[in-house]
Amino acid sequence: MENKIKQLLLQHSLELFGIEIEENLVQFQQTRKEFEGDLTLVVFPFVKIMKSSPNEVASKIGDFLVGKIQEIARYNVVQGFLNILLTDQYWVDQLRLIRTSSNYGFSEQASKGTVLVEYSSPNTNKPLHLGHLRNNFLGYSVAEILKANGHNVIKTQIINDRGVHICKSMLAWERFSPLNSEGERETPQNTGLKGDKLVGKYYVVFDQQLNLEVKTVLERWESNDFSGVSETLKEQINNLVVARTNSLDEKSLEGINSKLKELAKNETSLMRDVKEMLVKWEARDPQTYLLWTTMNGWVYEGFKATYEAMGVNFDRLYYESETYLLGKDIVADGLNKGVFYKKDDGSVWIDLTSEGLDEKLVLRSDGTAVYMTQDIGTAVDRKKDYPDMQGVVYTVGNEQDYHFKVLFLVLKKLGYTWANNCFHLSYGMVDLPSGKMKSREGTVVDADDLMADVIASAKEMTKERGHLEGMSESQKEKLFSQIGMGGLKYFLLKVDPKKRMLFNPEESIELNGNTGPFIQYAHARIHSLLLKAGGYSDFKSTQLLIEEKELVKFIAQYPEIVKAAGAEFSPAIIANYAFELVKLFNHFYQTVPILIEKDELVKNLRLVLCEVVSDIINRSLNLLGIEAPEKM
RNA sequence: GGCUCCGUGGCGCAAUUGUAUAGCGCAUCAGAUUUCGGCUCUGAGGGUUGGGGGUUAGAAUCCCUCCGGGGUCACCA
Repeated sequence: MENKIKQLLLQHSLELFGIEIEENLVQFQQTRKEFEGDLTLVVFPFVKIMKSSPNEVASKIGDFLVGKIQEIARYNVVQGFLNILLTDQYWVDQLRLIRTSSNYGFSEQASKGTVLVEYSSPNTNKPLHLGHLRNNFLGYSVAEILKANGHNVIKTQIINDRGVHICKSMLAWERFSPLNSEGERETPQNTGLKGDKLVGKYYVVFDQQLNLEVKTVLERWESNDFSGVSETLKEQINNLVVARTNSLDEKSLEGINSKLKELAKNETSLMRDVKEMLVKWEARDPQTYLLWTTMNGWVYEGFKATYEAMGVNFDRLYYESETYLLGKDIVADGLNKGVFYKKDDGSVWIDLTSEGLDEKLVLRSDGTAVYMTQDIGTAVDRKKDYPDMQGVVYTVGNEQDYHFKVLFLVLKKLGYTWANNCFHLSYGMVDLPSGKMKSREGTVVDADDLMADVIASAKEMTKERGHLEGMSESQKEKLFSQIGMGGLKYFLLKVDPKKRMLFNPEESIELNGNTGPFIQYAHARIHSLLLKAGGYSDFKSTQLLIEEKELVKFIAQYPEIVKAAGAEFSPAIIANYAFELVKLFNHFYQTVPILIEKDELVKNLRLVLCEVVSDIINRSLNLLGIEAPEKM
């Protein structure tokens, strides 16, 4: 309708305004609910051209439109806003149209080109935590939203399965795991621990042992025992000690102490051994490699269970161990093209100062790859795997904003046009009411524990108030998980991703207010209503109640909402729409009788409305990765 | 310090391609419902959108500046 009016105004702009007008002068907005109307045209832009009062201009346009478009019933003018009222017949026809279109609001599948969505991307030395939940839910949801917008989506992740941090867990396990009666070290099998938890445990053990050794090294230095310490390091230490005796304020004292600690760390046997282990790994030493594959295998088993509970999945996995060497050829190529330059020591850089950024290293002086090299390589590699790839969405925390800014710029400079469609889906940290999550202070919320908690609370509440009769135990368990996870996902997704957010465990599974279960409940209730109604066929109405019309109008916006969510990579837009829809529906449901309506045709119209609303709720929740149970 | 993101009722959030009286949830208070699932609905109180200045017919939104908070500035990933 908006388009129709716009075209009409453009066609007749000469007779109306005296000159040809530009398309962007025709601006619409939603009519405020205190005024009568379904659509509002802002007339200020025309006032300037016509040099008459806003009201006159609006009336002229209003009269013109009423004459030309039969679906327009009448109009009114308030302070330069032209409120247009459409006929009830128009809205009834819209409803009919919506009901008959399959997958209403969604674009045709795979009509738009391939996009990769990367998310999760864990390290294999620690279990997943609350932050990963936000990441996974976001990535999964954005992938679903892009699919709904017609893209062919490949869900992917890059698993950080190598490096010093991985070796730390390996070394700690090898060295500190107790032996059981059979002489075996701890395994998931003989301890019953989840694999990722077991490996994470040894990562912590490593840190503890390292701190002990750091302490003894520092004590040795304090007592002037510098055996085995190089001359240059000794000088560094002495300088720091002198600076410490001279400094008065606490802050610089703290800084000096942490520097000393850093130096001591590098002098521990543990760190030396870990580095040695990494070198061995890179040389593919069979024993080290076996240890690595074994322990990573445990972690993958653990992650598999966590992903299953989360309800997310992936189409294609990339492993850092396979990609960390990639990108060197591309760097060499870029060097030839003059995109990069080489410093005297052989390291390769890119100069981004003209873009307002810094110089950035892309290859070490010893020729080894850095993070950036790998990411360039992986991106190009993916294009090889998916030749029709148009872009990549990277779901990564906002601490890496700068990295991705540089990465996209480098790819562009290298001449990859798809780099223009790359997007860093950057999200803020999840805070707890108790403050920041810190692994050292044990305030990290484990993903498995949290999901279990939330499901347990859902169980409590549903048992009290739910409709569980006739359900088997496994059906009940499934329902509790749908409600608990629905609450958790909705809570994490309803907020604008780039904002830092506060996680409130109790509120997330609340059944009232702006929550997932509130929306699920509305869906379940409609389902039971439709069951009770039995069949229904044709509907008709010449006059809509205000509650009915409001609902149809809101439903009519759905395609726009799906598009906007896709364009902005924002599940929050879907979440907020679903909540508004449910509130509007609840109001309708409360005030308008449905099953007891005597006029069959009117009753059927209301039932169709219910059906369409339930379908939209269901598919909106699915876009968020949330299931909509039929009973709860 | 440079760059960057954020700042909206007590709390948590929406509106940020400018537009009418800044919306919503929680909490608080007052009400409705013999009827389709009371996990419902209606209403009230609560705001100079961090401060100041500017652009505009019109600013939470754009520009400048200051204040507060986060992130980042490694031959780590």
